[in-house]
Amino acid sequence: MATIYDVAKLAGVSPATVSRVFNGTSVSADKVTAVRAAAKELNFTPNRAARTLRRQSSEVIALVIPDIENPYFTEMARGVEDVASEAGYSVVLCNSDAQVEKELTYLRIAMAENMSGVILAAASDSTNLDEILATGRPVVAVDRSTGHDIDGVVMANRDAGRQATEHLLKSYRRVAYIGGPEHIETATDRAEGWLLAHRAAGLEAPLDLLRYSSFRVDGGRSVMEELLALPEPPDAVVAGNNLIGVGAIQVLTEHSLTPPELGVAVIGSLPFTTLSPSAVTVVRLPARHMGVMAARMLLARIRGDKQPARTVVLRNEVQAASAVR
Amino acid sequence: MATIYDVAKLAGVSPATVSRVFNGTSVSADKVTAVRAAAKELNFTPNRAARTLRRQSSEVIALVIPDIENPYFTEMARGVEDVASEAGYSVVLCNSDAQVEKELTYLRIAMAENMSGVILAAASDSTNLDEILATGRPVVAVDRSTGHDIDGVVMANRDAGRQATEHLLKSYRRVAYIGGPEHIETATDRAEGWLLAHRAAGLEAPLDLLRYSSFRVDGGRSVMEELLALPEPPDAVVAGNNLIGVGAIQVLTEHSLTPPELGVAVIGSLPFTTLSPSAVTVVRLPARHMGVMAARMLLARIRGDKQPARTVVLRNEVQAASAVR
DNA sequence: ATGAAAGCGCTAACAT
DNA sequence: ATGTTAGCGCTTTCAT
Repeated sequence: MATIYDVAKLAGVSPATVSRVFNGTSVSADKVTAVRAAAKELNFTPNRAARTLRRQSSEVIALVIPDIENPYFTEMARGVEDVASEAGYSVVLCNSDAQVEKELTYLRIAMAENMSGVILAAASDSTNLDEILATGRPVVAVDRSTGHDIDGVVMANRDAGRQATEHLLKSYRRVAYIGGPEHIETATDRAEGWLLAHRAAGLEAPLDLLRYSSFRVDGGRSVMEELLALPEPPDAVVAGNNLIGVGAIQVLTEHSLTPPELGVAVIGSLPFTTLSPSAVTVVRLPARHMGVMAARMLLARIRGDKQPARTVVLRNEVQAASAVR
Repeated sequence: MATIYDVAKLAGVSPATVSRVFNGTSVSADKVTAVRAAAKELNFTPNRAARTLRRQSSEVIALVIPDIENPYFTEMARGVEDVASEAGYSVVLCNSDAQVEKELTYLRIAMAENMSGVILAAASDSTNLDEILATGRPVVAVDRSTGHDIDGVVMANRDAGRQATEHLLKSYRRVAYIGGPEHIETATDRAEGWLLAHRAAGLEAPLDLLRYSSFRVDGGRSVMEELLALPEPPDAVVAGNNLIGVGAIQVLTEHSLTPPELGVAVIGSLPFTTLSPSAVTVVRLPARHMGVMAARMLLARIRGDKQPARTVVLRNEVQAASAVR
């Protein structure tokens, strides 16, 4: 691989001039063309490791998410990527697998690689960011807030839970809730919405039907099985995220209770669904938009924005089932 | 961020010794402990940019895929990641969006960052790897082969197409094929399987039902609509990949032709399906395994393996629908 | 086994 | 506007 010295020699200028050409500082027109020609001939690309070492920062941002196989997060990643690459930044996708240790490893890598910043969908409420924040690198929280005073983009989780539940309460009487892990805010907030919807309707929430599991298909499956085995099973269910929804609907199909036979509302879009849209109520979450906002906030911080930390709350869009039992 | 010099000073040794401790070369036991203690106290992590610059290679591999929102590729990514991180390598996921230019950008970044190697699911048959191969960096092809003499992991695409079609021909008479773009080998190979299955059954393949589109949900949707609008529509369809399958089934559902009313076989697993497994024939593709194999081959090359290039062909597993019309 | 010192390729003072 | 030069933090010869 050619270096800046090779290019300089071929173009008959100093290495510094070559560097200037590639960094947009003032160089006379003729030298610019000479350098560009030489660079092209040698197939020169600036060595990023050297640049990063010198500048103490690289044009790379890390996006750390808990589940790369969840379409919700990949959609978010697309939003981040579009904004970042527009601004000349690359995005490194890191999969923490919902484990705090793996997450910490990736945060350390981000530091050690001098990445410019991090967008983090935290694995847990207790994620510790002291180390990375001490380096002065900006971190933006997405989807879930952290215990730290940093920028964040979340959505109206309580509302989402409430809207989903309200729709079901119009046509059903025993509405269950299957959420993610209890140590994750999005799970508990959405559950609160379920509670509030009952209260607002003047009903007592059936607390025996409030369940926490994992934000995954198998979580939805096992809890749905449990609920159906109850002496007094629910006649409808709110799924706390897209994958739980998939698992719950799978089990219902196996029991010949395909929605709307048993009512289903899902918080999050059903990825690649083959169901009729009229059968299930879906609270669409602005995943892509969330990624876009987070990337914008992070880039602003990288450019030196010093405002106090802000949290943006995005709204959801309900797509109600028309069919009922 | 602490440097090797800070640690050296605190531990009362030279910077070289600190480096040795972190690289596993011979250092006396007492100094090792002193260095480790100092490193821990200062929260030291070796600066990767510096290490990379010096070593001319980083412990990072790039995985370039055409669609990060396709669960097939994220499953593959998990396989790659598991093997790589086991060996101390990080994986950078790059989304080429099926565009050759974006792909080239990422390949250039991989070179400029001195990454150790690349695993590539090429955006097109015509992807040019001359530049990166000239740097001596190993590249392994996955899912799709390239025109270059490099290692590869693919699956038995022709067989997959053939198996899917054979199953449908047992119960249906006019079997269509919806494939991906014609310039991608996996699409044409699977279509060939469709042809062969007809021939093997002593039938003439209905060439008016052979269609190429994109490997995406909307591709499956639009072609399925076209097929249904035909004067003599098909009574069954082979979907060339998972997303095409989703799109086709969506359209069928909307037309009240839910499988097995119209027969469906999908090459690839249906992601997050809520359908009964008995309704659709699925040719399961070994996505994760493919990622695992590719990562192993790449790591071997990175470690200096000089064998001639090999291509591994993985077999598929058919999960036949039991229900028919 | 350990230390001294050079250098990976680049950028940013500083000098001209 | 352009060249000279120091140095980012690390690894790795070469001495000892």
